[in-house]
Amino acid sequence: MTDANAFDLNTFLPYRLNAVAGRISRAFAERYREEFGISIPEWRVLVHLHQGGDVSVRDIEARVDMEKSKVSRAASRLEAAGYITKAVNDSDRRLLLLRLTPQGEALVARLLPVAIAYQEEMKAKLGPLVEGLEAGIAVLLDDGK
Amino acid sequence: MTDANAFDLNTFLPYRLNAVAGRISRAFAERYREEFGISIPEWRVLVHLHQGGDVSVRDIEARVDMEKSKVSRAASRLEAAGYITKAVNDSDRRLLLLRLTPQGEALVARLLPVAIAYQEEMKAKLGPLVEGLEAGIAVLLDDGK
DNA sequence: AAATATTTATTGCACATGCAACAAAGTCAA
DNA sequence: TTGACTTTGTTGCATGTGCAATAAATATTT
Repeated sequence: MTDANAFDLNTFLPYRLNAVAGRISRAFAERYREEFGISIPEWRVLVHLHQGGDVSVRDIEARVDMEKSKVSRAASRLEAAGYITKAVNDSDRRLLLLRLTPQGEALVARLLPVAIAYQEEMKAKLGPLVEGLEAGIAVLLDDGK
Repeated sequence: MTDANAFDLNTFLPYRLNAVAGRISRAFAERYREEFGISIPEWRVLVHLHQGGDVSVRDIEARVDMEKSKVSRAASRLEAAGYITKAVNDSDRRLLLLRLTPQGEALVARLLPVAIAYQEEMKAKLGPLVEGLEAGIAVLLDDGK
């Protein structure tokens, strides 16, 4: 009956998951802000454009775990900064056609190595535990379904 | 040389970690908002008060991974709602003495089973993978140090 | 003791966010 | 074709957030 009294936030899985993710994200965001002046939403859009070619806001919303308004605003900032262009998709004029400019491509080329290095740091810290962590994440993200 | 081109956000560990944590947190927050009308910062303060007895803002900041302004505002909302009281600590009048009211205690008594059930759902979904996930999280949180 | 430095909690400010409302474009049905 | 419905992207609004500045209390130094 003291079960409830014994509850400890520091062993509570949702809390711990949130705490790690927050720290990793903050560190990552800080590095990106300092070195490149961009935010995480902006970085996600850039990377998605880089891998996917021409893409609409809707595509990014679906694949990158962001609300459409967040995507829209990130895209506007990137356009203002000269990293992407927005054009109308002529086959469906509701859709935007987001595209990297040469400066955008150049930026991504500089961003990616930093991201990969950051991931490597994480993996190095984890050592053989990476696999377990990734397996757990995969289940929670329902990757299979 | 196509390494950089092959970069895929969906296999990027920091991104995946952030995505899971976000989904878990959103679901958790929604449940708490609907059932009890409180936010995650508020829930953290409540739980910490429940486990720790009388506590200051600073204590919570240190142990619960929240900025002091966030703690302060959560505490003010909880006070307005009648779940906690703020008093001055007489041995050091800079410190607040946060304490659960009877209503606060009653609320926590209702909150905790829901939290524990939620965690159990997660663990059930994970099955034997829980251990790997928890081990990975522990390393990234530097629990040892 | 007096002056200076530090600690604690709150608040003002700028900014990001989610949600709902909206306009424009497209689809579908009759 | 017309009218109702859906989809897409943007924006207004209310709210939450981090950071810096602040006031009050305490600690430290001389």
